[in-house]
Amino acid sequence: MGSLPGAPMAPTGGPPVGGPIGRRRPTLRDVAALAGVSFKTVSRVVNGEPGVSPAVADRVREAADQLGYRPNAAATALRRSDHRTATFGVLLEDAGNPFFAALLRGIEEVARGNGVAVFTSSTDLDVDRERDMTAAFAARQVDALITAPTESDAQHLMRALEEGSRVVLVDRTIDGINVPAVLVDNQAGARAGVEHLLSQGHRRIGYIGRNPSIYTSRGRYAGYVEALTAAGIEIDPALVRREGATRSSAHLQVEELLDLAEPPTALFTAQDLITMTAVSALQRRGLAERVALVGFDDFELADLLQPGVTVIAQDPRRMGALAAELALDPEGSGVHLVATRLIARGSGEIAPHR
Amino acid sequence: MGSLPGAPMAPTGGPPVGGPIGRRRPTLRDVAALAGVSFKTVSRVVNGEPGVSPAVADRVREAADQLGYRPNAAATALRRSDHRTATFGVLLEDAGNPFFAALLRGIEEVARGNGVAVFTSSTDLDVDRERDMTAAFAARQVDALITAPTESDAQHLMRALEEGSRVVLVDRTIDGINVPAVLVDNQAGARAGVEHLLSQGHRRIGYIGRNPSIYTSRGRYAGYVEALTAAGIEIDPALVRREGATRSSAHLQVEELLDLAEPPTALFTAQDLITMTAVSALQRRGLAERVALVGFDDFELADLLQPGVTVIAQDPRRMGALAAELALDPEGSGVHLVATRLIARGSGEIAPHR
DNA sequence: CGAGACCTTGACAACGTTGTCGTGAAGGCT
DNA sequence: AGCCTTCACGACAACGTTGTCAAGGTCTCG
Repeated sequence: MGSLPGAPMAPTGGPPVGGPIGRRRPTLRDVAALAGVSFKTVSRVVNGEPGVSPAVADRVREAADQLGYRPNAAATALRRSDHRTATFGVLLEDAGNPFFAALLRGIEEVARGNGVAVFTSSTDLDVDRERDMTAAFAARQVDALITAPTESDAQHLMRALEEGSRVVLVDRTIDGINVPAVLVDNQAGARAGVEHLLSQGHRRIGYIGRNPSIYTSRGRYAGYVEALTAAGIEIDPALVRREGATRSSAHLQVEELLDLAEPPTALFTAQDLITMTAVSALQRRGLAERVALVGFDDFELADLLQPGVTVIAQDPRRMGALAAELALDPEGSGVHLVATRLIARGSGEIAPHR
Repeated sequence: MGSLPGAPMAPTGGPPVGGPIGRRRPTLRDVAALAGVSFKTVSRVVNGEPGVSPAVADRVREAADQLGYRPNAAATALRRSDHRTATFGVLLEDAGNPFFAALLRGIEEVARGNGVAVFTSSTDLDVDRERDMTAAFAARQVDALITAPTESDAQHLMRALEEGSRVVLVDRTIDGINVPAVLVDNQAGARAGVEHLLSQGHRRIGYIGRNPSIYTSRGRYAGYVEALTAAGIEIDPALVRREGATRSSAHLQVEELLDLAEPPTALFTAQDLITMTAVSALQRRGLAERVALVGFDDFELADLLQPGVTVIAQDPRRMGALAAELALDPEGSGVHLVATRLIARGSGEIAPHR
């Protein structure tokens, strides 16, 4: 990377630059002086409070426009009795993961529509980071904290609640705290996926998921167990891998399953990144058309792979929007479930091979 | 989606939820009272200012811990002479697009390391939204606004500058404003991609890009033109499509190019989503192995498609990190270029077919 | 032993806003 | 006409913090 210092950019049409650092932001008092009223009257006009004659209000608005007045958010937050800041904090595992990215967009959209600004941060499952950012958001007095919590404990969330922020859980929940949540029925979704494989005649179905400490992982594994049990198939521990946290380790798990003396004829992968990794491993072995695969989470290009990848799709954008609505509504409460749906694209419809 | 109002969440070990609104947050004065000092002394301890005896400082810290004191960010922002809020605003086209998502993560990472919280918003190229969010961030006195600006004009950014926020441009720049920027040499990158196709013997190379109003689109198209011109090939307007903004329209453009009497033997697609769409269209026609393809932007799974997709890769995470560093450094300035690199995966190495 | 320097601490204003209350004028009613 | 209400507006405190300054104590040094 090179650094081309101070490229002389044309000051094309730039306004009369008085000097970037300089002009103090106009305040209520400045507007008041220009309009010839008290600053409290300006405050009333700006906030649309009653008790100002139309003539004066017009004069004030004109003065405000002329000076380019904008309320100081910090002062407002400090003074307001309800402590509203029109700000949300969003704390997810990884804004780079498409699932969470879409979820964030859902939140953003609803927030923007309501004049709310959104703080974001990714935790990468790091508990300390989660705590730090929760604290940072709470210190900034967010109206609501929307979070996909790691297990850890609810302490920091309780604290945020005490300090006046609403808390809304999304994607994951946690014991010991009673707040609104937007979840997916992971168990039902996973069960549907595994049942889909069973219905193709598969009996040896491998499971690759993330660490059981993650809420969603537990539900999805439970769905796997439930489906097999209902079909009268005993769980073979050799076929179950629950540590596919990172890509490289997921890759390893797939390899190990395929290397078994009696390898699975189908795989159920419990998260998007794991599914992608599984596709990669299967392709490398030339088994993509022989070993069936169903993954939890839909992802971009799943339909363009050979074969297309059958998935249990969630609707993260909707989940985010719903969470934001719950965050906005002081009466919002309860657990809201967003449905999953199976999208068959080929990989899940491969018959058992030996 | 169903809404299960009070799904009986286990109140496992939940503390006596007295009600979200309750305990007032402790202030400097509360800590001072407990420690038996003046609130100014507490302020000094909290901010690590000198002039407090170790004994007193310890006592204060103890009291602060006991009460769980946390500074009120609004009051600090209001009072500080430098107006620092330890807050950035990030305004990108779409946090759901993997390129911008990665860029955001790069920003987040550096910001978090410096105790800075990050506001995010997506514009979807909507100029009004861009202006609104710039205003919203400026009103919250962000220390810096990191943005990938649409063309519109620099007015709102000038305004943000005047109000004391630093402005850093990323991915795109704009005339009429002199601020630090992190960019990519789009022209050189695109030229390298097209030259790669030329070196395979292609002479009819289609171009599908976004609207020229987008900064990156102009540079990439210029690179295409430059490469062809240097090879002594005249630009055939029939092979150039510069309106592939949305997926559906991009799909259409690809179809149209392939339907030409003399269709291109290779395609250069100027953005990740367009590339994905092109892959989809080519696959549908069974031409994925016959028509060469090079795309700008790397993306997930590009290596698992058949054939793998050859791309000009950027490093968005690094771009974000760099932008955040520029935002942090009051002396930061200049245009910083981040290199692109060609990743050959197969699709770009297909020889011309007729 | 006294003067000056330094160190620790506290009092108080100020940041820009909202909330509360007071005041004077206008208007309605008997 | 006189009284009470309503209306429009202003004065001022308060939010929780930082910046400035002054007060008092201790230490150093001649």
